[in-house]
Amino acid sequence: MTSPVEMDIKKESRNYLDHISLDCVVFGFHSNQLKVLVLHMKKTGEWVLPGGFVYEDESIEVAANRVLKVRTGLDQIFLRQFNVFSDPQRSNRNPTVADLLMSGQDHPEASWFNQRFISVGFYALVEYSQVQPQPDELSDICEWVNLDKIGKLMMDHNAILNKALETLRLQLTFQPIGYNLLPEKFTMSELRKLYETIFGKELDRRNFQRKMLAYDILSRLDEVRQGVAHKSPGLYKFNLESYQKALDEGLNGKW
Amino acid sequence: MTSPVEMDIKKESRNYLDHISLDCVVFGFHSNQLKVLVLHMKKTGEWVLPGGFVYEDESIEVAANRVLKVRTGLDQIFLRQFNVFSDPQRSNRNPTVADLLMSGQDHPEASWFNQRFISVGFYALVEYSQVQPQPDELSDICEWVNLDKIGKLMMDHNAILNKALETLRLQLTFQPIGYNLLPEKFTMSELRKLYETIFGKELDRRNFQRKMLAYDILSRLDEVRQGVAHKSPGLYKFNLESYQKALDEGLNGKW
DNA sequence: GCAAAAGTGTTGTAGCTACACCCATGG
DNA sequence: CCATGGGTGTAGCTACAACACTTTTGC
Repeated sequence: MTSPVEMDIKKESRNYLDHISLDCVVFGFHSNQLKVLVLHMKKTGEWVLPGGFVYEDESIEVAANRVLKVRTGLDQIFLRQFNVFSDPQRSNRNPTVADLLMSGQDHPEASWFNQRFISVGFYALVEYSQVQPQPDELSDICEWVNLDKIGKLMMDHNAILNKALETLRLQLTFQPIGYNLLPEKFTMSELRKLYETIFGKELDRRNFQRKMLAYDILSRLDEVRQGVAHKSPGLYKFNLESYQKALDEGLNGKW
Repeated sequence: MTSPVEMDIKKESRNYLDHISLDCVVFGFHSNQLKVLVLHMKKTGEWVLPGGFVYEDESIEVAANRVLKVRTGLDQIFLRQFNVFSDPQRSNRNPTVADLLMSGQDHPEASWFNQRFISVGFYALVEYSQVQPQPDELSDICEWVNLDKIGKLMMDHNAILNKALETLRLQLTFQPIGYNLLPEKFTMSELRKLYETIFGKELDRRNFQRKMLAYDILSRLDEVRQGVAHKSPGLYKFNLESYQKALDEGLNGKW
């Protein structure tokens, strides 16, 4: 399940839709590591993906953006829905959702959380350094965790994470990725390390550079990274126009 | 929205979940045409995609399979969810859903249909000749319509159809398609015509054959199609084992 | 025999892999 | 001056598009 942004549902003038939640796999990249944003629940000590519910007057995309704005401080995040998780048993475990979230079963909202939720999975790509992780009322920690250090998550959140990662890898083979994960200016090595991390394997330094440049989505700047050991690498930025075009039309596979 | 399989919701021992529906874009292939299964509503004369609702104790995939079993007579259909449609205004039009579905506003279930629905879009690939289209209580026609003959559909169903088609085309570039759309035995021309129809452009007859055979998902049979003009074409069938492998691992784009 | 479709062969090219090689920089 | 990473060049291979050519069948 999800960590609601506001707990006082009934006091809000806007109501949440029953049965529908969303969960976000927020990817960031730092020191050559792919990281995921997770929350640590106060009461049970379980780790969960950031998530939330949908107001009666908003689309699920707007809801996901709203949730992530609170959790990261960022607006207009790169967000893609990738799967709906609807196993009837997914929110039906011991301890129950309400047990985990509420301070006691006598809490008036406990039964609301005990309903069955169908969750729409989103993945988000964000620039690590721009994010200010914010826990909510139910959690004491909101932080980046290395992908390979993620342990057992609440409910089916491990399955959600795995499916997001699978989708991200698939996207990477026919769409550009990087604009949302890297700072504005970056070296070719940094971009390559990102690709290597997502794919989980090494790529040839020289061929990667040529292939990437051939896509024609990068602009080489008249700057180099200073203060680094060895030869100063050139800096690049994405050419937003052709980057967007590549997103829309795909990179290879033309038939 | 959707055409419910049963109308007497409250009389059922199983209840539908509020706010959640599903819509299916069912693709078939016949006489070199891509076709879509649509229903014609008795009361308003509008055309709609087959759809339904989710029981409290089933996953959305099971619900979609159940709906299509009633509509086509087929079970275990190739079914993929591709997008969630959640615009708050999508079920909020004139005439309203309840107007269209119920015989009058005084009908006891009218208000249930008037709630906001978030719809999970599925696309299905089926073998045309195996399908027995079945209308429901609210529709007088359930039939195949050529993709290029589809007119205005109810609500946002045209958008759902377009997104399904877009997804299908994308899938086609890196996954095999055909097993679910063609009869067991088929000629290379028939398979090529299917690809040409989905892509909406002609493909080189000779290169297509080589490329397809190189994928190693076809078995050439010791049979030819008889009674056809000109040279008898050889028949093929899919090699299910490698076909499934290609589905899982993808065909090209390796990095 | 001839038109039309099936089936196989060939050639040029683009893109990729796998390297070798040189360059720039910090220690 | 040397270790390390940055940048460019190139040979060989593979995949594929764009064809020519041959084979088979119905009329």
